[in-house]
Amino acid sequence: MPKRVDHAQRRVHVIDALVRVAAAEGLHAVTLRAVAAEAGMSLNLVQYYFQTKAHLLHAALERLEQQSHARWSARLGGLPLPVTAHAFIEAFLTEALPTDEASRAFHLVWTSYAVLAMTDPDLAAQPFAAGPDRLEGQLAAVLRQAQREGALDRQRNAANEAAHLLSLSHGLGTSVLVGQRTADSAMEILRAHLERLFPVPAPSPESAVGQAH
Amino acid sequence: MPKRVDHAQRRVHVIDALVRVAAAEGLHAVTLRAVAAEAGMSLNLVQYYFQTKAHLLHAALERLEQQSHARWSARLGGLPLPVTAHAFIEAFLTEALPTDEASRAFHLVWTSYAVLAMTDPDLAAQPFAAGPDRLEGQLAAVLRQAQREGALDRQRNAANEAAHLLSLSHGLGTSVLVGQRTADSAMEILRAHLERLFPVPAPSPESAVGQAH
DNA sequence: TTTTTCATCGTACAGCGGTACTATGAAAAT
DNA sequence: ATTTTCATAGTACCGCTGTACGATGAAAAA
Repeated sequence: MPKRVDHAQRRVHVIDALVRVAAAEGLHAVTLRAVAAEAGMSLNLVQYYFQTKAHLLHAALERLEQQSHARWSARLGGLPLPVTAHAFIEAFLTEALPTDEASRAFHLVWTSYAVLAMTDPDLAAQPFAAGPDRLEGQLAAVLRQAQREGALDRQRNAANEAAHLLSLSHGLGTSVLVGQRTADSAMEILRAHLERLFPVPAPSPESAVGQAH
Repeated sequence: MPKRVDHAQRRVHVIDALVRVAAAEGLHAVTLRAVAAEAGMSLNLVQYYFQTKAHLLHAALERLEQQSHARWSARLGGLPLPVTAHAFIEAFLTEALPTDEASRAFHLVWTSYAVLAMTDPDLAAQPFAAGPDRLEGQLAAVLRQAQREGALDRQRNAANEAAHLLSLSHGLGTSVLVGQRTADSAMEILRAHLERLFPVPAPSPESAVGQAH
C-alpha cells in the first residue's frame, strides 16, 4: 500500500468544512464543490471519502451530535465540584444557547438539519430524534436526583420539566439566531426560569460556591 | 382590455400551492415548476404573476404572517366572553402548536423561513423579526393587564414572560414536527407552565365558564 | 372592423449540481 | 523490477432550475 492516509481524519476535515459553509451561507449552499473548496481539496476527494452527498450529510449530522456531547462533557467537567442541580442545568442550557461564534454555527446547522428532518423521511429523522431524546433523558435524571435531594419540588414532573427546559432553550436559541433577541437577553430568561425551578434555600454562610450574581 | 383576471386572487392561489409543496416536501423542494404543477397552471403563469422566485418567496412569507394573524383573531374571537388572561394565552399558544394538518404545514413552512433568515441577509430577515416581535408585544400587553387585574404575580417581568412563552411554544412545536413528541404532550407541558403562571384563585362556584377538562 | 391589450402557452438557453469514468504518480508488496 | 494498491486529479455527462423570448387567441377599445 502507498501513502496510507488516515481516512477518519480526512473525513472530519471535510465535515468541518461543511459546517463552516453551512454556518456562513446556510445548508442550502452546501454543495460538494463548495465544501471541497472550503476544505482546500478537489471535488473528487470529497467524493472519494464520502461516496455520495447523502452520506456526507449523514456523517456530518452524526459528528455534530458527538461534538455537542463532547462540549457538554467538557463544560460540565469544569464545574466546581459540589455541583448543584441548578448550576449543572444552567451550564447545560448555557452551552445550548448560541453565545459565541462556534456555538452559533453549531446551533444554526443543527436547526437546519431539524428542518430537513421534518420532511425527509429516513435520512435525517432517525439520528435526529435520538440526540434530543437522550439529552432529555439525562436532564430528567438530574431533575429527579434534585427531587430526591430536596432541591426541586417533588410536585413537578421531571420528564416534562426536562422537555420544557430543552424546548425553551431551543426556542430561545432560534430567536437569537434570527436576530430577534440577544444571547444575554435569552440567558436572562433562562436564568429567571431556573430560579423559579430551584427556589433559593435559607442562605447558609458556610457555602460560598455557587454564588452566581 | 380582454379577460381581466383578479391578480390578487391568482397570487394567493399560487402562494397556497407553494405552501402545500413546502409543507409536503420541504422548502428546498419549492421550485417554480413544482409550484406551477401544484397550482394547476403552467410555469409561465407563475412567472407572470411573480416576476422572480425571490418575489414569490417574499410574498409567501407576507401571506403566512397575515394568515397567522387571521387565525389568531378567529380563535380569540371565539372565546367565551369573560376572557381570563389564562384562557386567552392558552388559546394563543394552542394555536401556535402544530396540532392539525393545516397548523402543521404553517409551522413547518414558517420554521423553514426562519432557518433561511439566519443566513440570507435582507430577503427574509426584515419581515421575519417583525412578526414575532409584534406577537411578543401583544402577549406582554396581555400579561401586564393580567398583572393589573391581580391574575399574574407582579414580581414577574411581563416582557420576559412573553418571550418565554413564545420561545417555549416554538421549541415545543419544533419537537412535535420532528416527531420527537406528540402535540398532546406538548400541550400538557404548556398547560403546566400556564398553571404555574396563573395560580388558581379560591374556587368560586358561581363561575362555570373557563372549565377546561 | 381593425387594433390594442391581456392572459396564457411552448420552448429555449445558460448555469449549476451530483455522479461517473478514466488517468497518473507513488509507495508498498511481490 | 514488476505489479498491485491507494490517494489524488481532470473532465465529462445528464438533469434540473431560474429566466427570457417569442407566439397565440380572445376580448375590449378604436
